[in-house]
Amino acid sequence: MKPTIYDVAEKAGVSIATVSYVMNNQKVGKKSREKVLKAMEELNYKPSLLASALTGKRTTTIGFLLPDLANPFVAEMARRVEDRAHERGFNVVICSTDSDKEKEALYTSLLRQKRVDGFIFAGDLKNVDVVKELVGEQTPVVLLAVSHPAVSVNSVTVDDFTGGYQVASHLISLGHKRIAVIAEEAISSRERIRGYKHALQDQGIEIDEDLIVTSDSSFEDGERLADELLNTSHPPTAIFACNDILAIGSFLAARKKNRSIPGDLSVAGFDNTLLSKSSDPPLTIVEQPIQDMCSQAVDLLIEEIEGKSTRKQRIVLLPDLIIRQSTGPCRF
Amino acid sequence: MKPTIYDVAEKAGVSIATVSYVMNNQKVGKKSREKVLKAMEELNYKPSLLASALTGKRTTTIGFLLPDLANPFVAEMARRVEDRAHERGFNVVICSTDSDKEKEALYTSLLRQKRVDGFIFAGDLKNVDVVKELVGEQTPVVLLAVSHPAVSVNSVTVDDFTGGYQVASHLISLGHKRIAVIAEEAISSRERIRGYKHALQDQGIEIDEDLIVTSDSSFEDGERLADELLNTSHPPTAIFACNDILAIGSFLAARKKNRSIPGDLSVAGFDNTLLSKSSDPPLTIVEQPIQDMCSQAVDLLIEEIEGKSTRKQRIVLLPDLIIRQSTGPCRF
DNA sequence: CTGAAAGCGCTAACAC
DNA sequence: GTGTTAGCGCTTTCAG
Repeated sequence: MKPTIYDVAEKAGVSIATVSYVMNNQKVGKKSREKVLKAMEELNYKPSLLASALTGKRTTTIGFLLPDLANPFVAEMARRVEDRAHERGFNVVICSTDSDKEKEALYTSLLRQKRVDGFIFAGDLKNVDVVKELVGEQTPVVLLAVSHPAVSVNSVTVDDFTGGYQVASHLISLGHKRIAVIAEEAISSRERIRGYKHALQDQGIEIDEDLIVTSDSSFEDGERLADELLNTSHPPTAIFACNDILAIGSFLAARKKNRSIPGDLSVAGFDNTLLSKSSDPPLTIVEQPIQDMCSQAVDLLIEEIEGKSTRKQRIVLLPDLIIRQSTGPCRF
Repeated sequence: MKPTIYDVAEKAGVSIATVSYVMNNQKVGKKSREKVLKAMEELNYKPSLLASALTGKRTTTIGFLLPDLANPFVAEMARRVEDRAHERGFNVVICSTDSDKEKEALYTSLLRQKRVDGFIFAGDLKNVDVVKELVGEQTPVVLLAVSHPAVSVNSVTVDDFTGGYQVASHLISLGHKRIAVIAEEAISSRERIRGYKHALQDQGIEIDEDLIVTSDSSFEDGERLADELLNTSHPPTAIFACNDILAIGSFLAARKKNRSIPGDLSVAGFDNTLLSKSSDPPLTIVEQPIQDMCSQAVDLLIEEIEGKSTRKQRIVLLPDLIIRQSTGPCRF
């Protein structure tokens, strides 16, 4: 069997309390401390974090619920969250919810039974009640890259409205008037669309609701929707895709139709993942400061876990429009 | 405070043992069972998995160590592993090691203290001793998309040798003789290179070691190495990239030099991630059956955790060469 | 069938 | 300073 605190105590000729004290850096006589350290060393003793957590200490584990780890943008967030969490001594258990209410509830419940110290919900949130319940029971929660007016929790987001506004303005400045939007079924997209509409209005361009479509955020669906848009009698000259995957989907549709980008069609995306850097031409996008967002989210959560946090806050970072080669002057 | 088993017992007018029995589906009188169930319901009781694990039950958590979650191929594996694990009632804690010996050791140690039920190591393994130690202490382990002759553990891999052989043969059949390889610093790449060499030899083509280079597996490095290869006096007419990222890096290099693909340069990759489907032209690649590999890995691990497994096994799946448009006849 | 009681490994008063 | 001891919440003999 693995050595326990009793084994160490016995070997060191002290009581288990003393062993516990040295582990937790409490006042202990120099002699005793050394004996204990030596015994731990010799036995290759590793304290059980389970037992320790049972007595009221933290589990130093946080639950991270996200829509889909296979999505590159989400995966990158996960990596950043993980990094920051590790830096601060926490582990992360990741659960992909597929933006499904039941899964959100199920995984949250399970992780609570495992006594995770807190939760981060990223990218989307279908089941607000889950978060409300968590908050009601004083469980630390932070929302990342998504926020919700109905709950009072810490959140870190990018200003989606501004992002949408920036993209639309950029496209308008290039002379585009018929600008389509391929959105995802998520809260963030709604804000981006709002920004987009606002920009059009500011420039006195009429909004055509037929140009705004919603997808399930896959290459295939992006391609299909872009194709449909291009097949209409009065097709758009530019597409604003609400994430990189949908943008690339649009690329595929354009390619099949032999439309050149940005010659025949301008395409802009959102996120700035690997996909946007590797595409041909490179994608004009709104960049989300992933690293920054994730670090802040983790820090916020840990402050709350450690009870140091004062008041709830909503951190909104400003996105950057990065103009690359997928957008160009309107030729029509 | 959260309700405990005592609260339920009291409310139901039975002993905690009885409550425990109904939770574990043991024989309990119908009357008692109903009372207990009712009390649990009313209190919204959720048993602490911590306490339960402390008494010897599983934590139903597995540790998943991988090189880098931000890599699309790795992220997809993570998603598949997570899915399968959830299906089987397990949670997954993910740790990116950056293929670093220290991190591998550190995270493993930490997770053991948290009493995870088993480990999956994916994609790479720098610190074999870590695995050896785990095995020595009867901790269930499986290697995924990587294997190591020095340890006797369950593993699920794709036949890298065959994959390399397939790519090289395909390229040779198109008339290519100078075929470069951009490898990663990982065990799997070595096998792929072996397969590549074997194919060349079988066709009587001389091996030029200068055409085989190693990268750190980023776009930038792939681009840089491809660029260097193309700048030599006797450049390759085809590149075999050991993963999709490096293949796309090669695309970028070719694009900068205005070399068309596959006209001036054929490029083939490995993995079959989103990147290979979205590139222009779509990438010829060796497909790893990710889903299958991951399910089997999780199943193997859980069998071992549940003590049902018989003997250690090494599962080797055969890869498929998928010919798309990035490879074509040699014109030189 | 069900209850009493002894742990699981560690923490934290409370005494000495 | 250091030891004793009572839990943390649950499982599991062992009686009855």
